[in-house]
Amino acid sequence: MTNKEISKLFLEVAASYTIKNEKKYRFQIIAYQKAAEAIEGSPYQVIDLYKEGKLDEIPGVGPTIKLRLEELIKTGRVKHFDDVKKGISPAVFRLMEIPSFGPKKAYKIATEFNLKNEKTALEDVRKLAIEGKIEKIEGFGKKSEEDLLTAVEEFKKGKGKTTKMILPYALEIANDIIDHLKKHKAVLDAKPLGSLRRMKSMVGDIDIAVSTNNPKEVIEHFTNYPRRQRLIEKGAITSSFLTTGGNQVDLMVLPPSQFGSLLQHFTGSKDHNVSLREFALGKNLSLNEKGIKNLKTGKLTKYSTEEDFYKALGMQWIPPELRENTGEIEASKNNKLPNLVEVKDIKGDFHLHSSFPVEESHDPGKSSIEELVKKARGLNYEYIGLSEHNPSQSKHTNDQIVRLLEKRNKEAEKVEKRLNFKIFKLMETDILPNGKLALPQDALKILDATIVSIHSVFIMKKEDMTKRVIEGLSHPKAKILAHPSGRLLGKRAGYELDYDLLFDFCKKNNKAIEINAHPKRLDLDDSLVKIAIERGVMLVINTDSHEKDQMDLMYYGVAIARRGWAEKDDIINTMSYNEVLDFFKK
DNA sequence: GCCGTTTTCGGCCCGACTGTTTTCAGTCG
Repeated sequence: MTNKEISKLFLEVAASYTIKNEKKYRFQIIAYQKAAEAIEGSPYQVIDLYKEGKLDEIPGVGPTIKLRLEELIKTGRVKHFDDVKKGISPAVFRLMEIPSFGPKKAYKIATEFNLKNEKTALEDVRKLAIEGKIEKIEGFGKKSEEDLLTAVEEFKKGKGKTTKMILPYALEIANDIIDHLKKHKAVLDAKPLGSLRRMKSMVGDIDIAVSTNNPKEVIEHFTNYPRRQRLIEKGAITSSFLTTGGNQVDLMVLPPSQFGSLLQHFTGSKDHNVSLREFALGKNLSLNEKGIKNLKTGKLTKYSTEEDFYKALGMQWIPPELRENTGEIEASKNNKLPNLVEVKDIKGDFHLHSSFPVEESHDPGKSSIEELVKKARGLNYEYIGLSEHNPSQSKHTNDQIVRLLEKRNKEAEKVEKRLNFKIFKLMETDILPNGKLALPQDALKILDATIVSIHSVFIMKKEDMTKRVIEGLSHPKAKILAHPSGRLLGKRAGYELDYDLLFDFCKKNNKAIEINAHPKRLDLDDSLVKIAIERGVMLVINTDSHEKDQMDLMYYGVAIARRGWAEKDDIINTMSYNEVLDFFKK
C-alpha cells in the first residue's frame, strides 16, 4: 500500500467518525486527519518505516495508530476501520472528492437515494439534480441543487480539490490578478500568499491579500477580473472565484493597520498556524488575521507588519519557506532559525547544456558556450560548468567520443580566455542499468568532473536502483548526482531510492546531490533536502538549462533549498572557483 | 487519538461565508 492510499484510508476513517458522531469523536477525527497529512507528505514510504521499526517517527502517529498501521500492512485491512466505516457506502467517499461536498452532505445524499456504487456515484448525483430530486431533501433547496450540479460538472472536467499546478504557472496567474487589483486606487498593497509564498513545488489555490481602507470596492473590483469564470463567494472581507482556466483564487482584504496579521494568517501553512496559535494560547493570547487578542483583557492589538506580529509573541520573524511546522516555531523562539541561502549567494551553475555538437543521444542545448558565459556574467556568476549529455555510445567508438570531448574542451578554453571567465569541463553522464558510466575511461580522464544521472530503464526495484546509482557515483570523477528521483511534477512519480543509503554514501565519499531548479522537476524534493542537510550531505543547485534564459530558473531551486533549511555552506555553488576545484578533487 | 518549556492528564486554532434557517450547520482554508 502506498502512502497516498493509506492517507486516503485515514481520511475516510475521519469522515466516517464525522458522520457517526462528530462531537463524540472530535479529537479522533483531528488525529486521523493529522496522521493522514503527515503520511502523505512523508518522504519515506510507510511500508519501509514499518520494516525498520520507525512507524512512530511519523508525526501524529502514536501507539494506537501505529497498531492500526501494523495490522494494515500485515493483513491488508484493519478490523477497527471496518467497524467505523460500517453502514457508510463507498459512494460517500467518492462524492466527498467534489469541492463543496463534505462528509455530511455526501452521506445524506448517498443514504437518501441509496447510492451504493462508487463508480457511478457522480453520474447518479448529477441525474438526481437534473431531475430536481435533491431540492426536496431536508436542508437542501433550489439554490443548493443548482450549486451541486455545477460542482459535479466542474469536478468531472478535472477541476477537483487536488488539481495542482507548478510554481511558475501559479506565479503568472497571481501576478496577472495582482496587476488587475493594483489598477484600483483603493488597493494600497497586494501580495500572493499561501503555498505560493511558501514556494511549495506544487500549488493548489492562489491566495492573495490586499491592504485597503475600502474593502467593499476592492472586493467588487476583484470579482470584475476579466479572466474570472464562476464566482464562488463574495463577502465583506473575503471573496473567491475560479479563473477561466479552472484555478481557484482566494482573496482577503483588511486595512493597512492589520496587514501584518493578515500576511501571517494567509501565508499558512495550516499546521504552522495551528501550532503557533496553540503556543500563543499558553500565553493567554489568541491569534487571528485581525491581530492578537489578550484573553484576560479582551483587547485586540493590531500589527501592520509581520515582523511585529512574530515579535509580539517573543519570536524571530520566520521566512515563509519554513512555515510548515517542522521545527521552525521552536527554532524561532530560541533564536536558532537557519540563515537561509539566497539567490545572491550563488556563484555558478554546473548543469548547462551548450549547443556545442558532442553528438549526444538526446536533448542537445540551444545556446552556444559563449552565450551561456555572457548570461552567467549577467547573473554575477564567477564560473559555469558545461554538462552536455554524453555522446551516444551506439553511434561512436571510444576514440571518437574522446575526440568529441577534446574538441568541446578546446572550445571552452577559447571562450574562457576570450571572455576571461572560468568554465568547468564537465559532462552529464548516464548511469547505465548495470551502474557503469556511459563514457569511456579516457574521456572521463579529461574532465574536471562529471554529473551523473539516470535517463533510461526507470523501472527497477528500489534496492537495485539504489545500487545502480551508488555504483555510478563511485567513479572518482563522478561528483554530482543530478535530478536524483527522475520525477516530473504532476506527470511522473520518478523511481524509488533508498535515500538513507544514498546520503550515507555521499557524505562519506564527498559526492554532492543536485537540487534541480527546473520547476517541472524541483528534484531533490524539499523534504529530502532537509534530511540530507541534517546528515551533512553537500548539495548543489543547478538549472539544467538547455537554453541560456533557463538559467534564470535558479530562483526556484534556491527556494527549494530554503524550504529544506539550507544555508550557504550547504551548497557547493556558493563556493569560490578554487574551493569548487578542491571539492572536485577530493 | 496525540502530546508535553504549564502538563504523562487534560488539554486540543480560529474565523469567513453560504444556504436554509429563524439561530445554525456545513464547508473551507
